[in-house]
Formats: sequence, structure tokens, C-alpha cells
Amino acid sequence: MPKGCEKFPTVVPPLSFAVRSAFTPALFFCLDSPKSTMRLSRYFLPILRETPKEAEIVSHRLMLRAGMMRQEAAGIYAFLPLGFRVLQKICRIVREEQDRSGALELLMPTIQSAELWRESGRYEAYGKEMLRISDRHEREMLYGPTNEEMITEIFRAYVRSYKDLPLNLYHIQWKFRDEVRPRFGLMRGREFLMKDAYSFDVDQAGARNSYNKMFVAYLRTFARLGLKSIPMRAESGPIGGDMSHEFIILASTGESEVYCHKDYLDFAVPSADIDFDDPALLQATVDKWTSLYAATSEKHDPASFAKLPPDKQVSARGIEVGHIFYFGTKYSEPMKALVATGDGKEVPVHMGSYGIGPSRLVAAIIEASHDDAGIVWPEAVAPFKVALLNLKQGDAATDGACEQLYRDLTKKGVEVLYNDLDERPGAKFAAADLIGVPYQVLIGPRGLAEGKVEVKRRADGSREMMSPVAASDLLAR
RNA sequence: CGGGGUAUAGCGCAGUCUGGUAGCGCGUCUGCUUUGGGAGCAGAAGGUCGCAGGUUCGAAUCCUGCUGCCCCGACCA
Repeated sequence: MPKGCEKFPTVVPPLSFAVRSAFTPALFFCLDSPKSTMRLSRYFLPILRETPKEAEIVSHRLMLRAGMMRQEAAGIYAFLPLGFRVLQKICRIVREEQDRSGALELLMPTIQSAELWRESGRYEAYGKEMLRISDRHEREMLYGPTNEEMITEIFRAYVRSYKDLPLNLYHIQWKFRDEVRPRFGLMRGREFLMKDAYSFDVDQAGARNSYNKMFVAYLRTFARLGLKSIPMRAESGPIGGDMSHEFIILASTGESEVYCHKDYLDFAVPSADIDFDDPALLQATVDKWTSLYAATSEKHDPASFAKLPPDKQVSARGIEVGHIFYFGTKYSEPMKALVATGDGKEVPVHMGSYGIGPSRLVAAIIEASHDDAGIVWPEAVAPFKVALLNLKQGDAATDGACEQLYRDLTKKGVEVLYNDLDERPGAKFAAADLIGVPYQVLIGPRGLAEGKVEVKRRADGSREMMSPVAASDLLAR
């Protein structure tokens, strides 16, 4: 697998590398992990045995203990190498599904000009949640809490005709919202990473189709992240508009109450080859996923809910991981983003915006998938696929078997974290369980006496003794 | 933004009431023994006690002001 993050080689890169590099949008969100395998002795993984007292919810506790992140200020976090790997994997999946749906990635800045926000009227309206700053010339700037104004400005600078529509532009960029009370670690930080997409259509019917594309893309995205998500009708919130869904995942520690029909949990997610150019199919898919009762507490209607068969009523807690809006001409009108229609008129463009918080997802996935021993990563977002545990460091036979399997898996492109520290087995088991990678390979004298190693699945704790070759084959699948 | 806490070594804490020059556990470092579920022994390092004033012969401890962080509520991708 090409490594998007590697330094440029001094020789002419092979074609595949050059092509891949051309599609790498920004170095700091590059598509591939910097190095697929790692010796723990050379890694930076500051595992804590005790929980820092500021951490209240489970994802926050586990992320601190697993050395994934560090708090730098209230609601502001640094991602350490292990946490950053997970964040990158989430971003990659989000990006792939956005691209699949036809959205185009760009990258807008974090700092914006106040002028832009005065055009939409939101500079005053947004309130204290917006971080306002001024530069050396006393020009008023702000750290973007969202990007409707800027994307509208970009759009109107270039697009004049309905023939250039539909268009959907997105980026993955840090946002800052000066929450009154940041809490729950990454779940409600002030600085957070957001994928925000913006659609442009000539009329409402077109906008509906663009909305449906994102709806389907979101269903696929969350499923690939190992989550069960349920779209729920939502208030449109401060951004405005009248068509809006929140995507909620169920987790007992979630912050909002949700109510839905049980059948949602078994709905099949659209497959990867769904035709995004088939509006009828998209509409049918959205219709299906909005046919049954599902609502957050704000939109909850107890009377309707009570009409569901009792065994189909799910009342649970959930975490909002995505939110999609149609808001019509709310920004295009005041900002004069106009396009010519087929009959020669000029109309303000119809827009929607679509958000996913990858940094929140890191925490949300942990909330949805952990046990008493630590995190249980879904394979798609796990920082590594395999933890290789040397149970008797310094023992020639054990070291040899570990080194050989490590080299073998590395060659096969399997992401391995090799615990080669001079620690006792118990400490290595605890650390491996805590960081939650899907597979553990335990290599020690006891198994090697019979030519075997042990493969343990983190998710269910099941174990199996097998030859190193069989383990290698299994893990490379 | 209202209410309530808290700040002492990398992490978790005691010491503050009753002022006398800072301690415990874990972690870290060195050595030896150990090695299949967070090992044992011996030794060592590490703290302007959040910051600034004040009271006092003397302040982690008492007084005043400030700041950071956390929790509950209202608000939010």
C-alpha cells in the first residue's frame, strides 16, 4: 500500500506514488497512516494506569488512559499518535463515502473575515459562541464555527449557470465554537474536526436529490464505521431551514433521549454500488429510512410512539454524529449567489449543508463499543489490526518467533503493534485490552513448546492456538 | 451565564480545621531475581504546594484578589 505521508523520495517516485500524491488533499489529513506497523519500544503511547480525575464519561477516561489524547485547555485537545491514527481512519472512510456520492473535496481556511459574515447577518446573530479575533491591522476576523458564508462566496465567484449544477463541495477542517460549558471530552469540545458539505441546486427538487445523496452517503459512512445509525427528524437549529435529519447512534451513555421503531436496527444499509445518479432509487431509500417512527426528545410525540407495537418501541439514549439540512436560499439570497435558469431568469441557488464530526466520532465509537477492560475498536477504525505480545522478552525462542511473525505481517501490509517491551505478560495483556485492537497474538514459551501461538479476538475474548503460519494467514485476510 | 466544587511530584491522593520548612500509593531511573492476566527485593531521582499581594519570627496551612480545571442546570456538530 502506498504511504501518502512518506517524505518525497529523492529518486523519481513510481507512478502509483505520484498519482496517489496528487489526490492527497492536505498533508495533515493524509489518507494513509504514517507507518503501518510499529514496535512499542519505539512508539509514543503514554498509557495511564489510573484515570485523571477530570474524565467523567467512559470515552474520555479510556482515551486518556490509552494515551490517545491530551487536554490542552477546556474543550481543546491534542491527538497523540494512537488517537490520531483512529481520527485519520475515520476521516478516510468519511472522505471515501463523500467522494462516492459525487461530492468534491476542497479545503477552506479556519480563519475568516468578519465582512463575509456581515453579508449574511450572522456576524451579529451568532453570539458569543463565535471566537472573534483581530489581526495586527485591527481587522475583524473570526475562527470559523461553520462555513456557509465562505462556501457561498466561493460559489458565487465562479458559478453563473444552472448547467454547472448540481454541485456539492466539502472539506474536513477544524472548527471552533466557544461553548458555554464544554464537557465530556471530545464529545462536546470547543475545537473539533468537522466534515462539512454544501450542496447547490437550481431549485428545490434538485436540492431534494442532493439531500438524498448525502442521506444515503451518511447511512453508508456510519455503517462502515461499525455503528448503527438512525436518521431522526430534527429541529433545524441556528443554521435555519425546514428539512433536516440528525443521525443518531445508540449508546447507553449518549446525551440525548431518542425514541424509534425497533425495525430500524435491522434495516439493510445501501450497498457500495448504489447508483447515486438514480434519483428515484435514492428517494426510495430515503423514504424507507424515514418511514418508521424515530425522533429525538425535542421532536418526540409520545402519542404516535405509543401506537407502535410494544415490542417495537425502542426508547434509548443516543449520540448525534451527523446532521443534514436543506435551507433553501437563506444564504444565497442575501449574499447574491445567483444562477441563470433554463428560461433565462436569475434565481438564488438552493443550498443544503451536511455535517459529520470525525473527532466526536472517535469518542462516540468508544461510547458504543467498550467493556470493563477497555476499548473494543471496530476493525475499520482500529489504530492497528493486531497487537503482537511477546510474553517472555529476552527468551531467544520467543523473541525469534515474535520477530519473524512481525516481519511477516509487516510484509503483508497488516497493521501490527508489536509489544517488545521488557514487561511481564500481565501488563501486556492489560495494555492490549485497553487500547482495544481487534486481534492479539500471544507468543510465549508455553505455546511455542508445541509450535503454536495464540490468537485472541478482542471483541468476544475467544482464543485459538495455531501455528505461526496459520496465524499469519488468518490475520492477513 | 446561574449554582457547586477543586488546585500539593507524571497520575491518584493525604497534610490545611489547630501555622514550625512536605508525605503516601502508582509510575519513572539503577541493579539483581522474575516472566501466560498490571511481579519481588535493594537503592535513587522528582514538588517555586495554581498565581499575586497581605498577616506573622515563620504560611501548603490564616486573610484578600485573580486564574485554571471539573460537576449540575440553561445552550449546542
